[in-house]
Amino acid sequence: MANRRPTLETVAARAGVSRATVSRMINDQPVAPPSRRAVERAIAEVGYVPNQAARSLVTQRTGLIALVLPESSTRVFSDDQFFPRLIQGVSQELETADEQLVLMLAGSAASRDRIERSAVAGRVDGVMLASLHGTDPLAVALAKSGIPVVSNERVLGPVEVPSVGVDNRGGARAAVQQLIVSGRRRIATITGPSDMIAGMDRLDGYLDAIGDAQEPVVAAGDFTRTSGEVAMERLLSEEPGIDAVFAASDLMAEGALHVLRQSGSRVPGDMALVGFDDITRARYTEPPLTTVRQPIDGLGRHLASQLLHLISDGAVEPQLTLPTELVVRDSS
Amino acid sequence: MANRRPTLETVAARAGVSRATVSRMINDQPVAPPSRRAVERAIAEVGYVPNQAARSLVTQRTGLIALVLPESSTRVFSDDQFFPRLIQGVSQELETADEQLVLMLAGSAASRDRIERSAVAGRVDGVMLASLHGTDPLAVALAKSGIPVVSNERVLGPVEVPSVGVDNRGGARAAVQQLIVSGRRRIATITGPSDMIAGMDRLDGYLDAIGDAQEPVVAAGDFTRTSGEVAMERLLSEEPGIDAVFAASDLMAEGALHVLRQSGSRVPGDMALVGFDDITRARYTEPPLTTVRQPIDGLGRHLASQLLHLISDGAVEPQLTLPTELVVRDSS
DNA sequence: CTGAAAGCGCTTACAG
DNA sequence: CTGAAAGCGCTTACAG
Repeated sequence: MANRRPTLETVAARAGVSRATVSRMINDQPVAPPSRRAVERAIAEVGYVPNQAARSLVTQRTGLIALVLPESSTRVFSDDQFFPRLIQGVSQELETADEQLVLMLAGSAASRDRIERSAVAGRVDGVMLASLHGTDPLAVALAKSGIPVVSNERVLGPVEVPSVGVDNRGGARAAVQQLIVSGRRRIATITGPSDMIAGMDRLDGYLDAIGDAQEPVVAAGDFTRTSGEVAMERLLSEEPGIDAVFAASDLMAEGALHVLRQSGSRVPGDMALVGFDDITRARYTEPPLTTVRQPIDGLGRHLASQLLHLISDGAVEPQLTLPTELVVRDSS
Repeated sequence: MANRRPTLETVAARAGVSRATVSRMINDQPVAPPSRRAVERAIAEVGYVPNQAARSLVTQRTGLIALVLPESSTRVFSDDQFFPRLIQGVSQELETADEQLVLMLAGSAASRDRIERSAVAGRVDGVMLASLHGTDPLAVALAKSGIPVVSNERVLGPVEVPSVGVDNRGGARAAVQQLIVSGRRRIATITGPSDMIAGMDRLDGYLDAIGDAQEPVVAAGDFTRTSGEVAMERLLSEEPGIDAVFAASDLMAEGALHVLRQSGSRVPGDMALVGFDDITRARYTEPPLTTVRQPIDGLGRHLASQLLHLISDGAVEPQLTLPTELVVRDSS
């Protein structure tokens, strides 16, 4: 067929109108019905699709949104499905806005550099940051560059970045309270990474709930299954008095459960166990795991919608917190 | 600072050279040392980053590669980590080529339409297809449009699409042969979806291995854990004579294991069990699962590199098959 | 509602 | 090695 893709010019000539008229049609601006019909027909006949680069050049919009993930993050490629679910939510929202998703993994220093350049080069209309650790220099640099940025957690550092998070603290508090109400006397926690908001807030929720009732018993983890195993082993040997554990992720709870089974502890008889996330497998463990459900796809959707608002209006909630929900199963 | 981003013009003026010279520098073409120094300095001083849209408009290259995933695919958002690992591999390869990844989920008819238009509109330089089912019209349409396309599985339909796959058949064959060698007499299989290459090939591998030694015993599954449970229940009630099961995915093997435990069957004593994938959890099941490892990140890397070749050279292997490897643990 | 024209920010023969 | 100039394919005031 045609050797090169048809342009606006092709369509205009064929329809007997100017390029401006065709352009207006494509952009849903008013066009007289007769011209409209002629143009529609010409478009269909030649199979015209507007060239995005040319459009972007004049509109300064690319129709592209970046999702930046620190590849090193334990969560990104872990078993908890955080990453795919987040993407699912984000995609759903971007779909309605006809924006497309560019995935950028910020693993190495080189890739972080590349991401920063891309963003500054106007390659994308905005950036979503997810699961950052500590005070991330990339987050700071992007925020300072003036490109619209949102984050799934409060950004630590000398910048103001709108964030959409889940109620980590409230969820953790509810989990531990349920343990207290059901009669547990000495409750330990296995924490997430101390440099992540999710890790910090879930620990704070634990501390909120136990209050002065007991001394806090804290074992450090990093959200992974292995870290849950190690922490549980430590708790068993160093804190023989505990009768309940709140693990800040389901993966860690799974690891803890494994260790408990090995050691002959009965769950929930000898030891109650609560996780956080409500991953698919939580209902399949033995016994099924009590946990705190967080709306990851909702997080993705809100993250995207906040960013889209920021891009078009410029106005947006500085901080949005989505509710979490305690799901009681058999492990507590 | 500056109100608008600096352009080539800005840099050229500041360095006292023409725009062409600056452009050549950016594109690594020869430039006399004195000019070079002046330009480098000007770039640094104004913080110049080339505008990608303008570049794309003239070069007809976007630096963007699409990864298209049918959202409905059981594998995309399943627990087997296929999706994140594939992306990891793809990203790694694209990184070296300085291309960026656009993720397109082909869930609805609308999104498929959008994907096709995007590709045709030259929004991306090429497309990777993953985990398609049956004869996918989108795959066919993309291939026909002339845009470079590769797929992670052989594409069924009236088009020629270069593919990069794993040796599903050989892996399945090896798994079943090991069962035979270890003395199992009546081996069943739980299959993947019959409209996916991975499902079809693993079944063929099973059939290869049992040959005429026994009647095939086949229970249909769709790679998910639940389908593995259902299939195992059916096998237990309808095929009491079996002493081994080859499940075409680890998730299905996990489901089967669960059912076996419930029913009091001992693994591997009463029933040997082999999976496929070697997901992280395979080594944590009770007993640890014998399985066939497939190199998912390698798949991603090769998929990307094949596409990059196709885009630049136009030449590429029509079909690449990566080896799989039997990992013997305790379940068989 | 419509068209002529300028301009978005680059790259690339072409001539020197 | 370098510059002047054309051109990539759109959108958008501007004037009518």
